[in-house]
Amino acid sequence: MSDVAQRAGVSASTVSRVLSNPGVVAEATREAVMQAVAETGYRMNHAARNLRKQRTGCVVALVPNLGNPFFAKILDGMGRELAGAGYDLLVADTLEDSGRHTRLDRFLDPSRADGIILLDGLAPFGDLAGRADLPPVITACEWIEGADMPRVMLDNREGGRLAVAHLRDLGHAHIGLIGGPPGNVLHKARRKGAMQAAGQARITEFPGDFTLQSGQQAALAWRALPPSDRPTGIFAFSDEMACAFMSGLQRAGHHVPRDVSIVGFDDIELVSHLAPALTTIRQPKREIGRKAARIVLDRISGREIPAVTLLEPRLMERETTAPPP
Amino acid sequence: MSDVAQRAGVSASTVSRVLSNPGVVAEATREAVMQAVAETGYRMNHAARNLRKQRTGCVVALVPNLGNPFFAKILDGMGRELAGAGYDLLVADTLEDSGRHTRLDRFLDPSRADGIILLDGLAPFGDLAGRADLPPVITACEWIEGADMPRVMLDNREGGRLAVAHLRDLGHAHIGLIGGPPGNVLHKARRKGAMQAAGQARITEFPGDFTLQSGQQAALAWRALPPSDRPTGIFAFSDEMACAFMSGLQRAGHHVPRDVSIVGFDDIELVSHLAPALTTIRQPKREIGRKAARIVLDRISGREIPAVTLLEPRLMERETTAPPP
DNA sequence: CACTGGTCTGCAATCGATTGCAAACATTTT
DNA sequence: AAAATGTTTGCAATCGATTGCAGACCAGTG
Repeated sequence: MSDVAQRAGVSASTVSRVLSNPGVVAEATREAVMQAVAETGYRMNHAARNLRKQRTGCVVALVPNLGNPFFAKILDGMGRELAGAGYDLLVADTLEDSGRHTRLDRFLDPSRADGIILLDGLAPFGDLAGRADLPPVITACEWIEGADMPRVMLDNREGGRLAVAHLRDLGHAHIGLIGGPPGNVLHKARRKGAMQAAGQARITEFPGDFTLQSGQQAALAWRALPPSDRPTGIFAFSDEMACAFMSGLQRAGHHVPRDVSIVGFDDIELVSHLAPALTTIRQPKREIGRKAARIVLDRISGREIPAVTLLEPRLMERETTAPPP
Repeated sequence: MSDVAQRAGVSASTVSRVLSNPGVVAEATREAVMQAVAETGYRMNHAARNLRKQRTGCVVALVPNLGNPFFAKILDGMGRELAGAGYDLLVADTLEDSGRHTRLDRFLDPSRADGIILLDGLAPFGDLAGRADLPPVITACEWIEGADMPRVMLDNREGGRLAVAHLRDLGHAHIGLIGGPPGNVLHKARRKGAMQAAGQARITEFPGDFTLQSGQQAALAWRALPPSDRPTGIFAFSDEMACAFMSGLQRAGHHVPRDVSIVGFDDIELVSHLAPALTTIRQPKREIGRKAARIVLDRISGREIPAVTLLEPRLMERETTAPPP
């Protein structure tokens, strides 16, 4: 910077002002500086600016599983929104290969990130509500019950309701649920909506954990039931489970949706290109990412933000649902 | 830090040394400092350290499409490797919503990142080979032809060869290729391998761009051919295209693999849970990410690194391939 | 001409760590 | 006992930008 200053015949202070607050500098000076900047190819040093300004220009997203396509889309939305505001997106996995949580306090540090977006409802973050020495933390998609943190997520209850209401409307009187891990907040919310919409219908629950494997398990469990006890309409709490469940049945000779109807959750891109295309509850993933980013940015700049931001789910009616046999 | 120093009755220099180079400090002093650190809950300021050390502790990954599950898995591997070495992973999309490239020079800046992993073969980075004022750049998965940058990727030619050899072994004499964008390096490499393995076989090429949509298009194109001109074995250059192609045929009443055999590329997790499960060429995605990270880290610390690192593809023989009808 | 008020610019301190150098002290050798 | 060597520690400069304060300059006014 002092090179530029020398070349423009001014002090470093003035260069700094031209670059960050051009209004206060006289026209002529400003131009001289700009030219010197161009000539020297000067680029500001971020570490220095950040040190002085006590900020980092980074927002970190803590994801339980970076490899999950669902989160990938959300990160996409976040990245775009943050980039637009001049922030960088740092990502980190909250889980080790072993499945244990990593040391996350590494990121709970105002000198590492200006804000934190937590996408893992099981992260051990319950106790950091009031801590003023931390950068602002919000949760997105998932959230931590009882923790006083702003949240951005889909209206999962409504999503569950939509899915089961759809099956009920088609006439299904026995509905199967392939859920998430029992303690998971998404599981609980979706289940609540599902139960509400179920009304008089009979319900059979299959355990699950959102993964392909558990969908496959559920297919085995379904087939193990006596035919008269098999639910005719299945609501899987994730598209992956829905896919694996469907292929499990198909492979055994069952036909979807003639024999069984299936509704998924998430609407990951691929499922609309299966045969049959999966009926599912759509989460606006990019939008969730964008909104979460918007909200941390607001908090970072001290604006008031809502405690809860709910996005609307949407039923994508495709080819895996039909009236029961 | 000076608080800690005062509390421990030493100078800030000593505290610094205890924290970053404990060996040179006397046992007793070190313990006093450690205790003071614990008592005050002191945490180092990264901006300050980075400024002084002229580094950032970040590596940035530039991805053409963050939402793509394929890249998500790769980032996963990278993140783990980098975290192990104390580096943070910054991610950014190289493409705007519009599909145009973003201003990437924002990241070509030693004060922003210590290293850059480029996953977009079309990024306008051809001219930065020798520039010493930039952090080290390597390419992973894709690469830029003619640019002198270290690369890490699958042996794509061999992948193409494996796929077509498999179809040939099954007896297919007419093979269809669903390719990537014509200029794409992955397309060219895979096509070369495919051609090599094809030998005497007849080849029909369908245009594609790795997306689900183009797989669907290819299905239409295939069906538009007179039955005798339809290839019986299809090699799609991505799993997504393979999926969409397959469902396009299934929806039209064709049976896979009885009527047509299909081989994909990538082995994204979901395709092994379809009915029928997709035969495909596996890319070790996490491994690619890990290796790429390892290599930038090596370059950052000045070690010699190989110009090209090739990983081995593997044929995952599943249920979508069979002898021709 | 002196004075007021406003605009523009520079000085110097600051952000918080790291590190070369030298001083202080301890230990071993002659 | 003096000298040589080795170990620990502190001083002060440094990384590169930002910003409060005050001085310089200018125009307008009485």
